[in-house]
This record gives sequence, structure tokens and C-alpha cells, in this order.
Amino acid sequence: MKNDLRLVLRQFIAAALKNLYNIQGEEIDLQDTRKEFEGDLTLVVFPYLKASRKKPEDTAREIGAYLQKEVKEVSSYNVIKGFLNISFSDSYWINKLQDIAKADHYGIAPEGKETIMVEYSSPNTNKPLHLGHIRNNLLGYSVAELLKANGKKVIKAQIINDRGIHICKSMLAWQKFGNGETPESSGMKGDKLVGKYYVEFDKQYKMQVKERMTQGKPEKEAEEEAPLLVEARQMLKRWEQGDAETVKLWEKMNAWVYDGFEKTYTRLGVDFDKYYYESETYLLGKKVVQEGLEKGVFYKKEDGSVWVDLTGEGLDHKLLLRSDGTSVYMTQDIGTAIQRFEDFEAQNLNGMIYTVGNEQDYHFKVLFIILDKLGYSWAKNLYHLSYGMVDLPTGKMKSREGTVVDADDLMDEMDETARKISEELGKTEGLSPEEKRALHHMVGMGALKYYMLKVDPRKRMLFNPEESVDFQGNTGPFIQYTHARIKSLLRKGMHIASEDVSKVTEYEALQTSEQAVVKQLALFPATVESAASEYSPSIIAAYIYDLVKLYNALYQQLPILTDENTKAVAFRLVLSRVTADVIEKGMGLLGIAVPERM
RNA sequence: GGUCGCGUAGCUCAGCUGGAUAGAGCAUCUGCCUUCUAAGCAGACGGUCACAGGUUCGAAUCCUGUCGCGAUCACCA
Repeated sequence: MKNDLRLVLRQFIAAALKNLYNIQGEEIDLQDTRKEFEGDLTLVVFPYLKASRKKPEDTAREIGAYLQKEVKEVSSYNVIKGFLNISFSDSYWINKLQDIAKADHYGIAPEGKETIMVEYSSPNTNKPLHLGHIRNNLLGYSVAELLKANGKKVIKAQIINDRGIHICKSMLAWQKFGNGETPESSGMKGDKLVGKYYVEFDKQYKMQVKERMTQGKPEKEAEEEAPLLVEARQMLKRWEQGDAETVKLWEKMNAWVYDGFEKTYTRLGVDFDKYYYESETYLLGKKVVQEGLEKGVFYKKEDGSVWVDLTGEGLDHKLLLRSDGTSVYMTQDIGTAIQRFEDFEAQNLNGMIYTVGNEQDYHFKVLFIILDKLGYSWAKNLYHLSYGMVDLPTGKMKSREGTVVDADDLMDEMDETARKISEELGKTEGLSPEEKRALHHMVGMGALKYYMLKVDPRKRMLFNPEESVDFQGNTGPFIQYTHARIKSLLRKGMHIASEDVSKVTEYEALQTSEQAVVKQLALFPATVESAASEYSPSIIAAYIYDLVKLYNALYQQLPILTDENTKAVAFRLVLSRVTADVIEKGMGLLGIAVPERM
């Protein structure tokens, strides 16, 4: 990558500034040269004009001449206004290409001892996964992969919200209206079946409320008195008391849900190393709050409730324990965070990333401050990977209005569209039905995942199902297609081994399009590092897309293989091989598979 | 109302630690399949970077204010 040379150049520029103009201690900003100009790195000389007492052009030329003389990798320079564009030699770039080609791993750091936990997905058990979960899952998974590529040990975790009144609603509705229906008897996925009864509860409940309102009761009273809700509350109480029958039903229905979720995860291509369940963790945290109370970090109100005062941090007061002594969401999160660091102490867990929507920004801000106040050293290594909501062209997703896009349905749609387009284009002739199905899934998922991940995670985004299944332009299938084409080219041509790369030094003068591809490839490790440090897969997506565009332009002028095997042919095949490699690795970081042929 | 975030081409998005003529894709239009995959390539059209000030050699980028959109501010999770 060019960062190493950037460092070296900076020293020489500092020397030049000192020798020529007696400038010292000035910050030297070397930026990438913009595409439309010739050069690799650019020095803006405006800041030095006062000291040089010369015109911008003359100042730039003097520095340029100095660098060309002193640094052997600098092959030439040019000056436009106050901008000094410095070019590196082709052999420098070809060396970099070799480094990439030889590297068997693309991690930046060597395998380290540091372990980091990435929490993502974390669904409720009363509803199937939807579009929002898809963004969450893809982000969490991809960030985990990025961290791994940077030498971190990663534990993928999720906490499943398996308790509370909402679970009881599903259970109650199933008992009352289910007639013993099971996933086996109905052929429904477990999570869908349970979700169905949650909806059924809501429907029946609303009817009861309406009935009471027509009898002249005020809305609030009608809502509180509806027998279904009363029963659900009783059920929750029985569950909390450990009533055997209730717990048994709860376990049975949860097992259905987990089975359904697992199918969705498998299909989406994500996985987890560790599962936490709220039923096991909801009592955690109380003890810590007590300790914090004794230490004076928290305070108690007259009614017995416990609070933390964050006005010093520019925030508000926050409740930690209700007056009846029960815990709230924040209390549980304090407890589970500490629990996790105890669970994985032996693995040197020292950081955690929470993949949770940005509507909880405030919650995590508060959580991290509290843990820090409690004196946990790892609190500064907690990060909220906050992402924006996924909108639809029709507006917001609202479960009430039935505008939620179900994860399984969406994946079905993606696969189906991939199939339709492939068949229209006649690309899949000669493949067996199994191969076709695998390919359609690969392409459908590639379209979905790339579309989701190319957008900056922090931003709210619009998911347009129609547009996402358009396989043209900046899309996953476009990249997959390029990979497949390169593979085909290599199959027809020759096998390019890693050792062959060393021979490409013989090919000295790069043509413009070749140079562009080589440079782009050389930047890959730096891109991975940057994407990991910013927890942003979108950086990788943008990188791959750029590379693929550059490669496609080069592809147009690739010599035909039946020609004489010139150095150019060999070089371009090497370039193709390395490009295909990097596409595969890069897409792998996004959790996207690339086909050998399509 | 307080806090946080967002506002860039008709649409979806890049660019944001200040730099050169603000970039892609989709859509619209023009070329390119007797050569290893045209899901492609080359090009055209398209902009008051929400608005107004400020900081400076230089602002889409930093600061302040205004407008618009969203989230959040529960003894819910």
C-alpha cells in the first residue's frame, strides 16, 4: 500500500522544506491525487508560500525536483497551480502487486490475543425476523469478519428476548385458539407459527376492547379490563413463579421459534458462537446496582427507587431499580455486560460491539458511562454499532399496518428474481437443477447483502425491493459476474500460480488501465484496516466496486489468448488472477459468496 | 420543549480529519456482440451540495443561526 511510502515521503518533504525555506515543525498533509490528474500523492503547497516567498508553482517545482532527486521511488512530478503531484515508478507498484499476490492471508495484524465480542440480531421470540433484522445481521456478521481479518479473535453473540408479557400473549392465544397446532402438523416454520398467534392475540384483544367500549366504557378502562390481557398477566406471573405447566409450554413454543430462526440464519449465512437468553440474565445487575449504591455512584430516592445522576455528563437522571426493587432494561444490560466479561475472561475479552438500531443511541451512551463510573476498565472498549432504520418506498415499516417485510419472504423473492433473470439471459444452460438453485441463491443473496451493506451503516436507508433486484450497476451480481468472467478467462487460458507473479517484474511499463488496476489492488490491505477500524463494511463495498469497474475497463483490451504469449498476456492474466482473489476475499468480508461461473 | 442524527443530480447513494472542474449507479439518449460471458464497455444529458451568516489563501466538508425530516427524552423492552 502506499502508506509506507507516504511516511517516507513526509520525511523527505520535511527535509526539503527545511533546506529550501527553513520551515520546521509544519504539519505535512500528503493526500491521494485525484483521479483526473496524473500522479499518486499530492502535496498542497499553499501553506508554505509565506516562508518560501515564491509563487505557488515555483515552490511546488522546487520541492518536486528535490524529491525526484532524493527518493528513488519517485519517478516524476507535475505541478498544477499550488498542487504538487508526485508519481511513483511502475516497478514500485509492481512490487506492491507481488506482495498482495503472495499474501495468503489479508489480515493486517498477525493473529492477536485480543478478543472482541460482537453482538447482533438479538430478536424477540414472538415475531419472525424482518427486514430490519437483515440489516442488523449482515452488519454484525460483516464487522465480525472485518475484525477477524485484522487479527482479532471474535465471539459472535446474541441475546434473545425470550421472556415478558409479549411471549405470554403468544402462548395464551395458542392455548385458546391453536387446537394443538404444531410446526409439524401445519407445515409452518416455528417462528411463523408463534408469530401467527401473537397476531391472533392482538386481534382478539382488540375485539374485546371494542366490545367494552361500545358498552360505554372509556378506552383506557376497556383496555385494562379485557379478559385476554388479564389472563396474559396472570400467565406472566405464573411463569415468574416457575409454574411447571407454564414453563413447559414456554419451552415448547420457544423451541419452535429457535428452530425457525436457525433456518433463517442459515439461509442468510450468519452464525453465532454464543447465545444469551434474557430469561437467564434478567435478574443480573441488581447486585451491581447495590454495590454502586454503596460506593456512592448511584443514589436512592425516598420511595426506594435507585437512580444515577448523569447531569455532570450533560445527560439526565436515569432509573436503575424500580421502587418495588425490580430491575429495568438498563439494569439488565449492566449485568449482562459484566457477566460476559466474566464468562470470557480466560479468552482475554476486552471489548464489545453492540449492533443495535440508532433509536437506542441514548441508551447505550448512558450504559457505557455507567459502566465506566463503576470502574470497569473495559468500559472504554464498548462500542455501539448504531445503524439507521430501513425504510420502504411505501413508507415506514409498521407491524400494525402489516407493512413489515418478512426476512424469509424477502429471501424467497430475491432467489426467485435471480432465477428469472438468469433464465432470461440464458446464462445457466447446462447446469444441473441443484447447481442452478445454488447459483440463484448465491446471486439473490449477493444482491440483497451488497445493497444493504454498501450504504453507510449509520444512515437511514431506503430499501426498494424492485430496485434491489435490478442486477445492473453498483450491485452484488455485477461484482459476482465479473469474478465469474475472470475465472472463465483463467480456465480457458492458463493456470496462474502465485510463483508466476514474481515473473511480472519483467513487464516494466504499465499502460494506464493496467496501472489503475494495480494501484487499486495494492490498496486492499489498507482498505480492510480502515473498514475494520470504522466498523463500516460500506468502505469495502466501495473499494470492490471501484476495482471491478477498473478491471472491466482493462478487460476490454485484454489480448486474446490464442495470440502469441507475450509478456503482456502473462501480466494481464496475473492481474486477472489477483483481481479475482481480492474480489473473493473482499466479498467474503461482506459475507457474500462469489460463483466460479454464472 | 431538551438532546442526538440527517438534508448532495428526477431516484438511490459516495465524497465530510478543509484543497484542484462535487462523483457513481438507476432512469433518459447515442455508439459497441464473426474474438475467452453484452448481468458488460465507451459516451451524452443532468447540481443554488436545504437556507443565511462566520472562520481563511481556499468550505459540500469546520462554527453559529434558520427551515425541513427522523429518533429519543417512561418505575416499557
